[in-house]
Amino acid sequence: MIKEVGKFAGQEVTVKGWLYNKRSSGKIKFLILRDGTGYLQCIFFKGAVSEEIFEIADKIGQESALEITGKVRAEGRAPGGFELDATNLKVISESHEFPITPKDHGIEFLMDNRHLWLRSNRQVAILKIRHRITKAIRDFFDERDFILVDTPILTPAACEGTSTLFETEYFDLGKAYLTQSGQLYAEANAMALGKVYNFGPVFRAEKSKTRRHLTEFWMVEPEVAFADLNDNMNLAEEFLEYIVQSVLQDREEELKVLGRDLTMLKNVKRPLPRISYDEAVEILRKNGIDFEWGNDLGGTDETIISNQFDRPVMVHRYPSAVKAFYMKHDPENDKFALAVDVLAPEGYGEIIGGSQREDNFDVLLKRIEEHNLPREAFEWYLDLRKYGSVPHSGFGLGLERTVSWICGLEHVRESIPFPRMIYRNTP
RNA sequence: UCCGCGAUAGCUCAAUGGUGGAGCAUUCGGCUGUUAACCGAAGGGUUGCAGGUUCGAGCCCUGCUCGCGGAGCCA
Repeated sequence: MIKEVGKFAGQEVTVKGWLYNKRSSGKIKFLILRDGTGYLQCIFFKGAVSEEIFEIADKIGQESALEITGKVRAEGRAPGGFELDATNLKVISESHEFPITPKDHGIEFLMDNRHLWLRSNRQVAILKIRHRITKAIRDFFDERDFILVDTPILTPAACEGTSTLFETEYFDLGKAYLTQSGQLYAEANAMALGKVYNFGPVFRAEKSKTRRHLTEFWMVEPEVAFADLNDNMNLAEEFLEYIVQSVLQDREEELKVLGRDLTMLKNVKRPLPRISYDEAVEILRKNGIDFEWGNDLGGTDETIISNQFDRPVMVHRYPSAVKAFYMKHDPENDKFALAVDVLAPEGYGEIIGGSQREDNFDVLLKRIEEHNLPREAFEWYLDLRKYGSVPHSGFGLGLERTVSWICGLEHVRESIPFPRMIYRNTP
């Protein structure tokens, strides 16, 4: 692997990879090889290699698959600090006229060639950070005795009854829908296991066309029995700190490739500021926004609020009218739901949405009726309130928005290898 | 769904209503330390599609298609 090449200084090694870029100056050629772990400049001097190999090194195109043998040498001028004095070159397979050149390209072209664009150093850096975030998510919950539960992707009815879902035929049973959240099923699992999380793809058929939306994205949803809203917020802030600090520790080089300013990320330490919806409305009005009490916060509202803080901010106790049916109302004021959203700094918006769930059978049944949801579809969910109901809470974190925020991306489409968007489902 | 902007060489972009160009990529030549290398040369075009105005349309008008940015909805 190229990232380990420094351990072999002075020795002859053979490296396999793809030709990232090539420069030449008469009798000397510089071939930059990449293998996914790093980049290695390989030097071909005329005379040091055979005429035949020198000729091949001259002809091969960008992204040709190569096997290069040579001696590792520390070299300050080379990116990475080491380079290879090549003695041999084997072409595994040739590549000609690779579409993505080192020069500028437009977004349409890059998205059409997403399968090839992934090879660029920027995309490689993003994918590595995405992986580190995924690993941090799993480590965090695993270390705290949460059990990973996998919830169904095909569901018989809308989970929350709010968003538009993708629909499909399900044999003789009628319509089925792609899940928008595993939460309801996670609640059932939490009643079995205490502390659980699910982590998988979810689907939204809304015709959202913004830099923050995908139709298919990944969400992690912890659910905890015997936990109230406050416990939920404690968990959320510890979770975010863990994720961000893990990435800072292990992926600083990749963040540098992306040109990410790290100051805001370094601030992500407990405690995170907590404000109520009422306080959020006050902030908006102080900033000259004519905000009507009772509305949900829009994208620009979220940016204004998050700009008041140097780290993510938790907004809790939203008007129950704008939130989902399963959220417990505040016993001190029925107008509010015991909900919490976490807004990322720098305008990245809502990355976490959570709540304490309604645990009373009669109240939940009333909510289902008020929202005109079919009771039959929720009988099993109501059962959870019938057989040993307990206060419980959880939240969902959108992976792509988190990746975008940590990486400082302009658009979520770069945060996942093959984004699915309203006007694009290829490649 | 609504508002705004755009579509010219493989890619990124120029071109006053009057003979469509440049850089990169490709091919050929030059250069023994390049950093998106550089220098010289060559090939490369139904200007998104359909119609209209005009002596003449890449440019003006209408419709369509596709894309981009934003709003709403949401994570």
